[in-house]
Amino acid sequence: MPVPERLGFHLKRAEQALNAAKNAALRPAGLTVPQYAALLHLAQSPGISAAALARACGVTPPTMNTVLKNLQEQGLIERTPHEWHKNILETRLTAKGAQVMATADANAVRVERGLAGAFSDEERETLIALLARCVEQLEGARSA
Amino acid sequence: MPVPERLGFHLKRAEQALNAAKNAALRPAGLTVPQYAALLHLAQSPGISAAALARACGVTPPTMNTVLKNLQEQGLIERTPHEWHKNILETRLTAKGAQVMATADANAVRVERGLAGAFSDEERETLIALLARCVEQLEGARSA
DNA sequence: GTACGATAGTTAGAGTTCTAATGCGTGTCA
DNA sequence: TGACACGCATTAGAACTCTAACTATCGTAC
Repeated sequence: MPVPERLGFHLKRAEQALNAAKNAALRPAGLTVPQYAALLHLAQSPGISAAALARACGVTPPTMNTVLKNLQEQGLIERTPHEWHKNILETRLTAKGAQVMATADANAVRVERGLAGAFSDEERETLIALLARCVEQLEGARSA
Repeated sequence: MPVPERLGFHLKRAEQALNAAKNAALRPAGLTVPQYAALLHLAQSPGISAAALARACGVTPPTMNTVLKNLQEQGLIERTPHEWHKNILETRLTAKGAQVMATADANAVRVERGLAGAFSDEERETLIALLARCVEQLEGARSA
């Protein structure tokens, strides 16, 4: 099967280009793409557990653990024990984390807007629908 | 900007699902996705240099170096000095490598066919065109 | 009241990926 | 012929990612 006929090839290329662009946009803020993703979900759901955050970001718990460890070393987040459920660590942005997040988000949104600007509303919806179909098929085949 | 409106989110999800599916398909052969990608291009261009292989796979030379090192340790490839250009190492599949590649490719193609089967010819072309537009926009903005 | 299942968190190990920097070899150009 | 630019290969360091395995805690079911 020739490479250019493989949908996976094109999907991978697009995701790599996106990653490269986001990485460049986030570098000034000192964040990596996964770090930014974690902070983004964290800003919208303060106090979320690491496992829930991992699910939201689509990674495994050990992966999120590494990301959070790096963020904590930079002083961007803090993790405190849950009030009564002692096995849960509540994760929250620090003031510094919220500030870094704000500037990083501005740059990330700029990339997203630039990308979105390359399509009409209809094309954008089509692309999202087709990508959703990819996910559906791939995850369906996984369990079958 | 809400997460579900971000094209990047959907792109990432689709690529993750693809990667998970391919990884599961390649596990029986003992290969990772990048290793398979390298072997695939290597099978089509025997004797290619590591740098050229890196470009074909869309990764940096040090990354390809790591992948090749692992493949070499498994005895799937061999690297010999170039005939007259002494700073180039020609990379080739070993017999064992070609055999592993054959079985792995069968599984990988099965995933690709399954994914392709979720779309009509027209949809497939639309998806590829839209993804190409993503790459174009993202790489264009990068240099601007 | 105890045992079990589900969930959260973590550690260990292997692999991929990047940037930055270095050394080597070839070819070109003055 | 000598200097410089270019490309290949490699090393070092940091970060992300996975699977596998383990521990701890809570809630429930017997």
